[in-house]
Amino acid sequence: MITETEAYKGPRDAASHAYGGRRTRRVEPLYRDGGTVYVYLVYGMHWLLNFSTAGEGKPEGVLIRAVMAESGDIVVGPGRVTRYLGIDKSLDGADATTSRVMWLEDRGFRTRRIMTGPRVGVDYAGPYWAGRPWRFWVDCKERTGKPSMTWPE
DNA sequence: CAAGTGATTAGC
DNA sequence: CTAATCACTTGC
Repeated sequence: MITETEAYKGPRDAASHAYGGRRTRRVEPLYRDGGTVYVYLVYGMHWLLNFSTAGEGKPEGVLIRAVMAESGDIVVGPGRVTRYLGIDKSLDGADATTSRVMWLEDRGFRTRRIMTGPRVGVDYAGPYWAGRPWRFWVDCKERTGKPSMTWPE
């Protein structure tokens, strides 16, 4: 279960790889229709998982920053998430709406509230964009008991 | 083609 | 606080 995300909101967003309409080979998946997987390498060692969220030609997306593991433990940090899920460049550009390898499911979880705060590691974007509260997470400690998750075969 | 940099993490 | 580490981008 995805427990923390960050939103990257189009060409005007100075923290986005697509800032200024930048459309290089790397960010191309972000420009594709909603549900396209965008995986890229940061700091020479971490793959980061994103999904495009807007229409064809609109570079908006969501970075997956934390997930709940099968064990119920929370895997915190985008680099740790991909390591845990075994995600790398090979998934870049995949269509999560049709792929048999990568997809999203609504498991019907409900949460009391969604916390928000500034995005991480985007100071280079300047105070305004770095200050947008576009990081979202659920406080899993509020959960009552373990989630009853069953995993697809 | 060379050089700078980063949507992070681990370790001191 | 800083090293690790390299794809991607930009500049010459």
